[in-house]
Amino acid sequence: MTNSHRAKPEKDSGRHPTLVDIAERAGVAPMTVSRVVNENGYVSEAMREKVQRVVKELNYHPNGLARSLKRQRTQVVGILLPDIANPFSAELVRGIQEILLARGYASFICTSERSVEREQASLRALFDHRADGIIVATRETPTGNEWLSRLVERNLPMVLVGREFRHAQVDRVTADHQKGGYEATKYLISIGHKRIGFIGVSLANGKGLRRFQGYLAALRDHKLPVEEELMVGTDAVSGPGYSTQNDGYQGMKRLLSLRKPPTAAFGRNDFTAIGAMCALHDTGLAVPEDVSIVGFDNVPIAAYTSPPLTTVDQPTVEQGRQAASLLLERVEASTGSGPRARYEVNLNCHLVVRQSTGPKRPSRG
Amino acid sequence: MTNSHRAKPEKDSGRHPTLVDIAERAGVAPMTVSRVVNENGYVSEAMREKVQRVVKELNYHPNGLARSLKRQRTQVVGILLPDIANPFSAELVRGIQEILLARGYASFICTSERSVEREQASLRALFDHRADGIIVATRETPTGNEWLSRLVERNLPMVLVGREFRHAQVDRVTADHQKGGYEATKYLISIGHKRIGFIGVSLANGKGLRRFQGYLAALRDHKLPVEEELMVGTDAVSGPGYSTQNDGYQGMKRLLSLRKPPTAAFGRNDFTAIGAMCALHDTGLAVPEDVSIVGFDNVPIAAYTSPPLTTVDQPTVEQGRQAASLLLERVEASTGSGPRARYEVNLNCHLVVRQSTGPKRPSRG
DNA sequence: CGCCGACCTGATAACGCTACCATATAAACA
DNA sequence: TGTTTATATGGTAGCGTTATCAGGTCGGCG
Repeated sequence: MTNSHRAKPEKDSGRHPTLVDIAERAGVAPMTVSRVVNENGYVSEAMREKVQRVVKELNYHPNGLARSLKRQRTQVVGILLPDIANPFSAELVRGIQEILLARGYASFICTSERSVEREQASLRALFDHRADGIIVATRETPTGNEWLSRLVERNLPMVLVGREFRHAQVDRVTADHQKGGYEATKYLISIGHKRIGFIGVSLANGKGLRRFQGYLAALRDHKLPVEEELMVGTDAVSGPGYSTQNDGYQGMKRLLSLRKPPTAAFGRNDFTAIGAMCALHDTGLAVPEDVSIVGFDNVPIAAYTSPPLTTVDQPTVEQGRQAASLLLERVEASTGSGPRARYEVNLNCHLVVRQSTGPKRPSRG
Repeated sequence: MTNSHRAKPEKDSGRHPTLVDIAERAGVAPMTVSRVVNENGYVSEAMREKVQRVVKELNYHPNGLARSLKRQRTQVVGILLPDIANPFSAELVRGIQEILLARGYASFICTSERSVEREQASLRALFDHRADGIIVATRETPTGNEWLSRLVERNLPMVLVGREFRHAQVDRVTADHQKGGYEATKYLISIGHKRIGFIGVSLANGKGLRRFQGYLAALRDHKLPVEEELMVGTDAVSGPGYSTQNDGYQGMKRLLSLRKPPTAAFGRNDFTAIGAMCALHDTGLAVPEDVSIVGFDNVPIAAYTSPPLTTVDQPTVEQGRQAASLLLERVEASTGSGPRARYEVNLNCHLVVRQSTGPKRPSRG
């Protein structure tokens, strides 16, 4: 009476063994196996060993899907980044993961590639797979914000990094770009510059860029004129991620073509600044003797450009740590009490003076 | 007789609505809702509309965990990267996602941060959450390979990028670094260089680095001596991700301190090359008049260094596309026939000549 | 001796979804 | 009329876990 046309395979290798497989093989109840695997509840020493041997033998790993479905949490945190090439992203992730790993959470990274559709798709994927929370570091867009609202209403714990979005249930971590921009500009002024360009933004679309606001504030505070022709930048929001050497190159060229070019220029970020230096070299001008250049972010190569770049350092890893900590607070609070207070963390930037800045060469006027 | 102390809430906002919630509210069976949501099976127009209205109303999204558990696939592909800062990683991901998105797969990225433990943790996370397949682009390690083997034995479809690991069930995509290294070196020789350094590796530990092997082969083919003192590099495998400007800087300094320094140097990657150029500028030497420099990878900034860097371009996005396509083939074949043939894709690199290379300035000997 | 509490194990019922089978109606064909 | 086919809906049974309860044994204590 061998009624099983598909006999129990001796070694069903390839098919994932389940709790039940282990239980049968060890001659115990599934529940007991569960207790051994999760190390909770009472299990006698003998039983524990017996089960553990079988677990090893079949190389059993619990099915995370089933576990998460039952437990109603995945121990997974989603990270949404604008792109990946960015050194900023890398350091942020390093900080985030430092905390998450220590607390037993895995993290899945998604990118938006600066596309609204991709951002949506990523949020969807993270939400649908029931990430316990998400850290969002993409740049602000109206539709993006709308999506975030919906997720928050679904009680998805969320922390934002460097991005504006006011919501009672969403924490925010950022660096004080405004102050950083202010300090850098103040420094340029202090060493004698009076015409200072800004590359990578324009008066029109720069409202949201805090480092640019800092630049403007410094000009005003020091009674320098805010001249629109000194602020250059393609308005194209698209482009290849961390925008960009080419922006910097073109922008500098434009500044140099002015009737009265600036003696110093502030790049929206280090890559812009590097592009600007390249344009200067191409034109036969020296940095900093002819034009001083300042960047922002202090990416690793900034110390190795020719000349090494003066820039504003932001504590990126620390932003990651803080974001992760706040998120886990929210995640772990969400099983329990009511709404938690909203946190807003604003870390300090500081100027790193290298050799791309100096007083204007006196001559040639 | 209100026996429900926790009455059915009118608007259970915050709690995720389920299929059953929708079904009840719409007055139909859960199965029907499922059919509407997944757009399969027969559903009358009237019913479809009724259900869809409720779906919108409650803002229903299927629980991916439950769905995946039942369907036995997640529509998620894992991507394991060595680190994130790397422009290579960024472009690879771009290529991968281009394919995956079009085929309805989401992708979750994990990083190893060059740590074996983190690599394991990431693989575990992806496996436990039952990714349908993974693309692995981390560098080879013995323990890493062992882990990969185990996953392959569990029938997890896998494709490797630029990494050595022979297994009948694992495809591999790479660029021909060997040939790229060969071409670049040949070019340096063709413009008159006879002493060419290599920065970022040593004869001892360079066995696995194909671009370095290409360099060696070119030297031999052109009857140039292979001098160990010309190959410099810290053996430290650790370090901050894409290694590194500092390696390049230190390496070049070392080469310059030789009794007879090279007239050209090949950087293991563009960042190494950039570091080397920085060292030359610091020393008051000109590129390429005193020393020519070649990099590898053609990262975006390579076109904007001073001078712009001659380097070897590898088709990174295309590697991503190919890897994703091969992986999906495997994933979709795994529901069905037996083992599939193994593919190995080896794409061409090509030399990009910019201004960091040229004949040695005749003088000064 | 009876009862309590600590210890140990197992059965049962979900978690939210969908594959599969069963049923039902209506139209289409012989 | 009976049989098939396309259309339309519902019921049932899991996917692989774990929370919860229910039942054991055993020693200790009144």
